Parts: sequence; C-alpha cells; structure tokens
Amino acid sequence: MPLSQSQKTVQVKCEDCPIRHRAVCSKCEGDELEMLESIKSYRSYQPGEAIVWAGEKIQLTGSVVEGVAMLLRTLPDGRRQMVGLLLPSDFLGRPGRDVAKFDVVAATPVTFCMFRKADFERIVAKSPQIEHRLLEMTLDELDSAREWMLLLGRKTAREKIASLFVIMGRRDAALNQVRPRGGLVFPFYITREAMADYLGLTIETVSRQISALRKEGLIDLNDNRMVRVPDFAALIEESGDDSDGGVLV
Amino acid sequence: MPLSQSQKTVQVKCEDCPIRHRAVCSKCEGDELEMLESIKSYRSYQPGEAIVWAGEKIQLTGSVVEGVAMLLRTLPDGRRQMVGLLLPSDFLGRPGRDVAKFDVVAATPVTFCMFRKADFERIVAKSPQIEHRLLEMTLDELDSAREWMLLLGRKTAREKIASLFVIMGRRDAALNQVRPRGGLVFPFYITREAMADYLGLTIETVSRQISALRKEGLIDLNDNRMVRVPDFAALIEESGDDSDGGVLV
DNA sequence: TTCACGCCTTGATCGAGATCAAGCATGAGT
DNA sequence: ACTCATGCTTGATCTCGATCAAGGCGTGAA
Repeated sequence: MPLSQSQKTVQVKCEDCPIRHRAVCSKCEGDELEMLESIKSYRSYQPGEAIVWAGEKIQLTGSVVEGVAMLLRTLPDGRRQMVGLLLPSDFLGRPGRDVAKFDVVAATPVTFCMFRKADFERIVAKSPQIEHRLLEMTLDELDSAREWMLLLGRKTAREKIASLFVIMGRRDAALNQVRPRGGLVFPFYITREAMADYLGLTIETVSRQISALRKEGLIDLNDNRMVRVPDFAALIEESGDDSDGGVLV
Repeated sequence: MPLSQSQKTVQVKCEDCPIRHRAVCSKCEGDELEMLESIKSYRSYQPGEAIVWAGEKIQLTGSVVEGVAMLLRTLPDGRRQMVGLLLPSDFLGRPGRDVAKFDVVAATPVTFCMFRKADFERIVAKSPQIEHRLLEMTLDELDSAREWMLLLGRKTAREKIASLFVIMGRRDAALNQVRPRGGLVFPFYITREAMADYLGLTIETVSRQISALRKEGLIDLNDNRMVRVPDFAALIEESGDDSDGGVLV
C-alpha cells in the first residue's frame, strides 16, 4: 500500500549524475546526452509506494538513481514473488511493450530519472549507442534471473538465506572496491517480508534461518542495520554454490 | 553424458529457412542476410548431447532451427535446475561474454544454425537491425524467466504441472494459429526428468501429479506422445494464474 | 524367447518448511 | 505515560513434496 505521495526533486546535470557511467546513458556523449537531458525529469518515491502497477499502461521509463525498487508478481490468491530488484543505475521499462506485467514498488526511498516512454523510444530509434547498452544490461539481468531460478527451484531455506547475504556482500564489496574474501561489513535495509518475497519463503522461515546463522557465528547483526560476516568463504560454503562462480553485480 | 557424436548437416538457403521470420536474422535483408549466409554453418545434436558446457570458453553462437535445447545450471552436489528452454528460432550465445555460465543440452534432436562467435560479433557491430532484434528477443526471454520465477517460488506441485501443460498448449496453439480456448491436442516429447528439472520437483512428484490430473480428466495422455486437454480454461484454473495473463510465445 | 535397460508409476515413510499462535521490541500519536 | 501499530522472534503442529523402495511396461539385443 502506498504510504505517502511522490514528490518532485531538483534537476541534476547529467555530467554530475552518480550513475552516469553505469546507466543506460553511459555510452552517450555530446548530442545524445543533450537530447536525453532535455527530456528527463526526476521523481521520488517513498518505501512501499507503487511506481508501476501490473496491467497498467506503461507511460514512463527511466533509471533508478538512488534507492532500491522491487519487481513483484502476485497470484490471484495473494501469493507474491519478487522477480527483479532495481538498484541504482538499473533501467525500468520495456521498450516495445505497453502494458506492465509486474508491479514495481519502492523498497527504500527511491529517486528515479525518468523519460516519457514515447520520447525515450524516439531517441533510442536514432541512437544505436543506447540500444547497445540496453542490450548489455538486459543480458546481465537475464543472467541474474537465471541464477535466481536455481536458488528458487533447488536451494534449501538455509542456503537461500546464506545466498542472499553473499549476494548483498558481493554487491557492496564491488561498490566499494573491497576484496570480499576475509571479513566484511555492509548495510542491510531490507525487511523480512521483502527477503521472504525474494527467496520464495515465509517470513517465519526467514527469521528462523537468520537466527540459526547468527547462533553459529556465520553472520552478526547487532542492530538490524548492519551485517558483519566474519568469514565470507564460510558463508559461501553454506550457500551451496561453488566457491567462485558468482556474479558480482 | 553425450550419447552420440554430432553430425554435419546440409546447407539450407536463408530464404527457405523455417525460422527466417522469427530468428535473430528476421529483420535482415539483402547485404546483411548475405553476410550472415556466408558465415553460417549447420550442426546437429542428439538428445542428451551437450552443445555447450558451463565454464567452457564460448566459441559459437547461433539459432535453434529444429528441436529443443535446455539451459541447465547444476549445484556442486548435483542438484539441477533448468533455467532456460531454447525452441526453434531462439538464439544461443551471449554477445560480450566469453565463458558460458550454463550447460546447454539437446532435449530432442537439435539442428543448429551456427556462427563463430567472433564472426557474428563483427557483423552485429555493423548491423543495428540484428542488435535490435536481439534486444527484443532478450527482453522476451527475461519476461518469461520472471514468469518462471513466480512458478518456482510460489506455486504448488499441482499448479506447476498444470502451468507446464498450459505453456505447452499455448505455444502449440500460437504455432498453429489455433484459438486455445476450447479443447486442444498437442504433441509432447519431454521426459519426466526434464519436467522435474524445469519445475524444481522430483520425477516422482511429477509422475504423481500427472496421474492425478489424468484421473480428474483435466488432461488425457494415451500414448505419452500426445496430450489432449478437453477444457483448456479448467486447466488454466488449476495453474493458479489469472485466466488471461499469460504470454503466448 | 529371454534378458537388460531406460523410463515411468505407485506405495510407504520422513522431514523441511508452512501454518497457526503467542509474545516481544520499537516507535509514533495522543 | 499509555496505547496502538508494525515488524520480528519463537514455539507447536501439520502438510506437501522428498526420499526410499519396489514393480511395471516397452524396446532392442542376443
């Protein structure tokens, strides 16, 4: 349920944008960047607020600048599965489709750099750079969706939870250019409900498995805002994966 | 394990190719098509034969012309999950990556129209048509991966089996331009093991749920080669989905 | 014909995770 | 200070699907 209304945010120059080098616009220079700049606008969303509803006509596309948004798919009886996670620089919106297939909901406060769908598609049609980058990004998303399918289909609850912390740890290490090997500390905002939706579990099972990993010293959550992983390799071991095979992003 | 060796197949003109209008080459004409024609070659694989091994350097890319291939991801202890299904016209190979992340295995006899990776990438770099089509196809794959995630994470065994037959039925109806509403008959080659790998179940559970659906008259398998669905809407009901929401392809 | 092998089915039992049900902690509103 | 709401934890029990085990069916080889 929406918790609060969305708000307009100040305009930022593309050159100074924190996701400039990773987003869909990363290959653009000069003219192309100016075109994008001229049609973009910003918008913020509160945690729990819907950005897009499944079944709704798609009006906007764009990039997450700050925060985390979830793609959610819901069965008629209410069972819910997260099917994607949008982090800063990730792209939302599907060129060539005009009805959304998933709900998109802000998990944290989200700042969104958006284009009207038609404007964006007009520019993409003229710019192979953007289309190329979009392809790269979509292929990466497909790879991680497939990794996720393995987790959903074949991993135990314990392995799912361990995998989640491994993924979050890797992502944070990549962001801060740290070697994830030894110990590792990283922030962790997500609720038990979001974890359950992500992993295909109930919140009770999530809670129990986290408690178990804590008791065994594999993870350490003092205040529910920061995780400490004393031995990252040991956690990877519990995740059921090969010690190396993981994606970073 | 490979059951038999692969074999060369006769060359076919692109104009006469059965997947001409749906594959990655569908937007190509004249020069572009000739370029592709000049670098393509055909190859066949037997059921069970590996086309690509995970971890191996990617040498080839291309399209499935006939048959079905599976993308499989395996955990160190042997648990296995199918993470993709390649049908005729689907593309195999990930531009920009050079190590395979998944095994690719023929599920039925497969005919493959292939390019050496470097050759193909050189042509793609010159042809926005191909890249555009590749983006479209990748976005479709991502959509179906997400639908699949919902199935793996939240559906019951019975719903999973019903969903599988719904998907196969829809696909066949689309192929033959039939309205899937009333009754429907379609071929069905896949083994119980492949179904189990697809759905994240064991073969015993697959077998039991199929038996149950048969007893209830929802599906009808006389010879294990053809399925008859007397009431497609009733089967959709059992799949747990909205009666409409489904993708065709 | 017989045997063997691959694939499928069915039965009996077990166990991981769901469900049902309290109870606790934190923070906001009055 | 008190209440109420929200999110988290923990316990007790149940259930669905996994596991273990046996047997059936069809096909191809000897």
